[in-house]
Amino acid sequence: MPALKLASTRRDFPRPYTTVDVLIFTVVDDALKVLLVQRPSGSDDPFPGLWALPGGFVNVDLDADLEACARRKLREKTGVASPYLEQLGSWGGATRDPRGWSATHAYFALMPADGVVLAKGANAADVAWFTVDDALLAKKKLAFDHAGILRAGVERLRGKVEYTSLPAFLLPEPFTLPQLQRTYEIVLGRPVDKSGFRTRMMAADFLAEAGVVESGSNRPPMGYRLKDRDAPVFFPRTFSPRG
Amino acid sequence: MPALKLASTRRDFPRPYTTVDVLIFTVVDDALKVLLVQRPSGSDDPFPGLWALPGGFVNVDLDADLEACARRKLREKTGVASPYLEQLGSWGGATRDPRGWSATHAYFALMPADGVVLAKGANAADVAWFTVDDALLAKKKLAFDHAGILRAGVERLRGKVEYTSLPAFLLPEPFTLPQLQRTYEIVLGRPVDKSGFRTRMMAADFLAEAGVVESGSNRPPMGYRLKDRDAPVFFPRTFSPRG
DNA sequence: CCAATAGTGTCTGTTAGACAATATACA
DNA sequence: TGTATATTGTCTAACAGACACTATTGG
Repeated sequence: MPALKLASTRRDFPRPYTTVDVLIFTVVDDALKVLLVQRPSGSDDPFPGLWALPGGFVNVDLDADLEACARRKLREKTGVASPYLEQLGSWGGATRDPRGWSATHAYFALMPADGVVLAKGANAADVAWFTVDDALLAKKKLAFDHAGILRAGVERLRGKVEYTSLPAFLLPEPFTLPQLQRTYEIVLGRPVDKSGFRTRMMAADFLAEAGVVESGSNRPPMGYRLKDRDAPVFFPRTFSPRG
Repeated sequence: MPALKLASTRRDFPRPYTTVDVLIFTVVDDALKVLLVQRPSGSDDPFPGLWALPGGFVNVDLDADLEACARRKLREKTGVASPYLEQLGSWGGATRDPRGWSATHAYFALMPADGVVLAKGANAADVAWFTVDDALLAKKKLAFDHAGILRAGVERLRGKVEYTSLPAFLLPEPFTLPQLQRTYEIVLGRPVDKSGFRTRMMAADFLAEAGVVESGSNRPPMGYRLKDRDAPVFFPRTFSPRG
């Protein structure tokens, strides 16, 4: 039965490279940012000098599974241990890496900018935050198919922000409702009604009061923490304006 | 610079197996079905005799990219060339395959049952449709982590059916609005209001009239085809009843 | 004229969005 | 009291869900 024999030996066929890449998002200076790393120049690695998503080969000895691999890379680049992390999808093919057939598993992470210590130098290449719109507008050529992956990630993020509490993961706790609203507006790229926003947030019941926050010469806002830092909440409806 | 050397040689690290699995859904006998294949018994392949999702190793020579690989496996099992196909996610880890670290890229496909010719015998193991609820209720142990993948696929399908035209891909054309409504009800597992259903479908503007269909002893319904067989339409709101 | 299914109309409670009003701080 | 921001209240048009009604076929 040759067919069976083929199936049995297929495991010895050439194996594609397996990598994991992470889209790390945050909000700084009223803009949505993504973390990119510069590929080493002058080496025999592909795309020398270009900016790329942080990531790399799965290490069969270190990584128990794909998500663990993503968290390891996250930790190595940012020092942040447990941000919000979600699988985005996978990209694989014969031509995306000049070294051969490869498949990457892409994740995206949301984190507040404050606790991040960018791991430059030493065993890490240069690392920096880029405004996503700049990174997407092809001013900057990204390595591999990372531009497409970034585009997909931003699209997924913008889409889910319409009906989830995801932006809350971009803020340090405690945060105020005006701050949260501002974050929604930054990600969505459009203003959001104040009253409706607050009603929705409170109705979703995912915020816990954390005492008023002192501010300047005006009414001090209430601070909030997430009741559950592990998962976002889904709103019953979308944010879209009349239509 | 040892770090760079490490990065450069990392490509020679042990590589995980790369596979693609496909969740093939259809509706038969008023039930949502999924296609499973029986793993060969008596061979040295893992999980002999158990039912599994159709899939297997990426063939670096045959498959230009992951989606092409999924379509190839789809064609091999069902004879259907271009059904609706969407990436579901990826699952990878050290223990899911006893042969070693492996990662699978899961897709899900929707197709009408009528044109399918199940490819039994010869180089394919036994192939059959299973009602998803039966397959999920652990009456049947699936190979690998396929039970979890199936669960995720059904969840994704049920979720998206609330706000997309996906069920239309489960029907042969031309189909009628009552048939389409029935399909929604089968996937969702609950009744849907007739009038509201029709209003939504027409408002979404994705159906083209295809002449009345003759039926038995009653008013003949209008037949419809999809304006675009490549992508579903997204409704502005969800189906959920009051609340 | 009856049975059976297809298709349309109508009514009503809910609600999202727009915007106005009030609250609370500091100077 | 004035200014700046936070927070709450109100009003209304749109609409989803429930359900009743009409349409069209065959017997």
